[in-house]
Amino acid sequence: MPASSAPTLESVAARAGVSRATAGRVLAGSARVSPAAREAVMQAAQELSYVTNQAARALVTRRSGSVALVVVEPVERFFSDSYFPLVLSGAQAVLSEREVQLVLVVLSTPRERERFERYARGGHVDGAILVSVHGPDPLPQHLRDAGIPVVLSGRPYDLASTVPFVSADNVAGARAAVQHLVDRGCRHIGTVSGPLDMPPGQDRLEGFRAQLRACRRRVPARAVATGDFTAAGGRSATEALLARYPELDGLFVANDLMAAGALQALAAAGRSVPGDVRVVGFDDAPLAGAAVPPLTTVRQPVVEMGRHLARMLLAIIDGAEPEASVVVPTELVERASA
Amino acid sequence: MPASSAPTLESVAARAGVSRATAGRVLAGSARVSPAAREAVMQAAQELSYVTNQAARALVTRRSGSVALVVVEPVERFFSDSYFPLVLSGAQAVLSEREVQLVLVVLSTPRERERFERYARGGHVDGAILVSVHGPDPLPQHLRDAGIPVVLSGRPYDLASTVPFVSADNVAGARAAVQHLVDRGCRHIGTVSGPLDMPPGQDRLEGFRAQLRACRRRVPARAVATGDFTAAGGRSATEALLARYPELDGLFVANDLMAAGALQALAAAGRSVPGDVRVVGFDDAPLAGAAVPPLTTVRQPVVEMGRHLARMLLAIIDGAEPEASVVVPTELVERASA
DNA sequence: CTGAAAGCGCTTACAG
DNA sequence: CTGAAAGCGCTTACAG
Repeated sequence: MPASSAPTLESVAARAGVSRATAGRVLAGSARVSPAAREAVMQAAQELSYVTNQAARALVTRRSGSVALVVVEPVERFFSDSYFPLVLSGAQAVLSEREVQLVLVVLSTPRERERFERYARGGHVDGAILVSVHGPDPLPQHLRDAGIPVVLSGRPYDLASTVPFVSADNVAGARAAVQHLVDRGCRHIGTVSGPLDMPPGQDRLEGFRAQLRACRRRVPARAVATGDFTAAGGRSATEALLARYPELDGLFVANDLMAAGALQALAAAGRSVPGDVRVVGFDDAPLAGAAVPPLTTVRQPVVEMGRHLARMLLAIIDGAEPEASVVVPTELVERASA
Repeated sequence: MPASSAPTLESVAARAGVSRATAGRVLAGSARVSPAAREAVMQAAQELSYVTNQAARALVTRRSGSVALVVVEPVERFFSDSYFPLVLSGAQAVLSEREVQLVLVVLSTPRERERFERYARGGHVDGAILVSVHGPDPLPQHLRDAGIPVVLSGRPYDLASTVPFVSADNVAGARAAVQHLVDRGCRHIGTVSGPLDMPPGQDRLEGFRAQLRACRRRVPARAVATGDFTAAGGRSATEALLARYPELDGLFVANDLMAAGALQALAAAGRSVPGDVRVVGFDDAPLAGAAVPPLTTVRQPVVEMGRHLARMLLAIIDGAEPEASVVVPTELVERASA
């Protein structure tokens, strides 16, 4: 809402003694302008503190100059999981270089989803980065059908999806975590998995199984407890695991938040970490370093993933449709817990 | 970026057999329209999946329909502090009810600040909620001078500022924390304060001192260590405190992130919590419940504060200029650490 | 290199 | 209650 007295291109042109068209060309950085005209316009714009009216520009260019980062989650998850702000900061870095504004949208209710679809179709954003889409969600396809460029954070649940995505190598990360426990001499390795309707939950569990198999270890059914990526869920899953698999001496927890809960459960059960049970988390969230003991975990380069997502989206917006998905490597971060 | 074939008000009007003006009135919910016309327009809009072009609307109404939540922080702080997402979710709740879109903006560099000022002056947002402004920052005043409605999260550093704000009662919260330690029998109470260039840091320290004074306790200089609101800072401040004030048996830490660091330092020093040292944090951040032991802390109703901020901003945008600032009460949450 | 002019899609007095 | 028309501020062929 510029003050009603906000300078227009017209007033800049008048002050510079040129036409509106010429003033517009200068401000758009067009080459076909004489140095004298350029000079005059720049100075006039400066003197008037001119900024271009975005609505007017958008009306003719059909570009809003902003893209949405859409988080499909209850707000509680949004703020308890460090993943989101990290993706955001990576995307933000790339977008702000291109003078594209990032709009964060949290979609918790069906009503909010509808509103967002309208918002996007109304031309408010030029594209969307979708984060944390659960199960077989139609949102990505809806947006695409409306002609809105979309990229996904994390591989899509629907394997037939053609929406480009950026994902960490969750399988390899889980394998590295398990191998670390094996290398440390753990004989009875269990896991607290993530929700099995989410690709990261699925993939990390698959990596867990695959690596134990590669080590010629059996995976008893009772060695696997399902969690929900929250601290409370990690705690209760770990309690269940300890009850039915008391010989447990190595634990892979599918994210750090659940691992924090696991540490509580182990402390409550009188098991020392890493003395009695070694624990490896996943994410390298901020709380990993702050935990007691500090968590050994699998780092996924979330900020970098955010950068990738932004670059992919900008490319698609610029018309380079067939952008390839990318899977980025993870890295084991050793701390005290394993 | 609607597909170029996106339906316009014109096409809806044609299909409904009325003028563009009438179609516009129906869609704007105006009362002065015949039921028959209303019916026809609604149906046409439905059939064409019409959504209004925001740029066109904004150009004439001079309203963008969105407001910014501006976080003035390095991105690291943004994602390590749970305060921001909580404010955001509260604000989001209010705004989405009013069909106003929230745009999150993180300002880490001078360049980004400039860009944002241009963005706001360009009419992209109708107002701004400013969070975590440090020291004597001119940004709020700049925006105001440009005619952009602004509200502040947290009381302004500059006491002469007239920008309306919403703040927790940090002084009272700190006093309650100290009183709790006193009630639990602590004799030697220290504190890890926040940065003293930030109002919450200042106010919580003031509350600490005030309450001990009210209890007729002396506050030796060595009982106060200054932190920076990070876990690492909390840890090293606590180490320093233990070194110079070994009789410490009660500790008030000015936020939960630092309290997590304090727990690490105490564990490393072989001090049990709450056996040897009782610890009270501030914020009731998600990690408070996940800590070992779970943290007793002072809850500030951040989500509610976010709601307040959004309501105040909307009121100002709607022309109700002289909106009063509000200070909301805090609440002690007892867990295991004290 | 430059200007006159059309047009983006909406809202809103102004008549009737 | 309804329509014709002006106008929001910009961009962009089209001439020159």
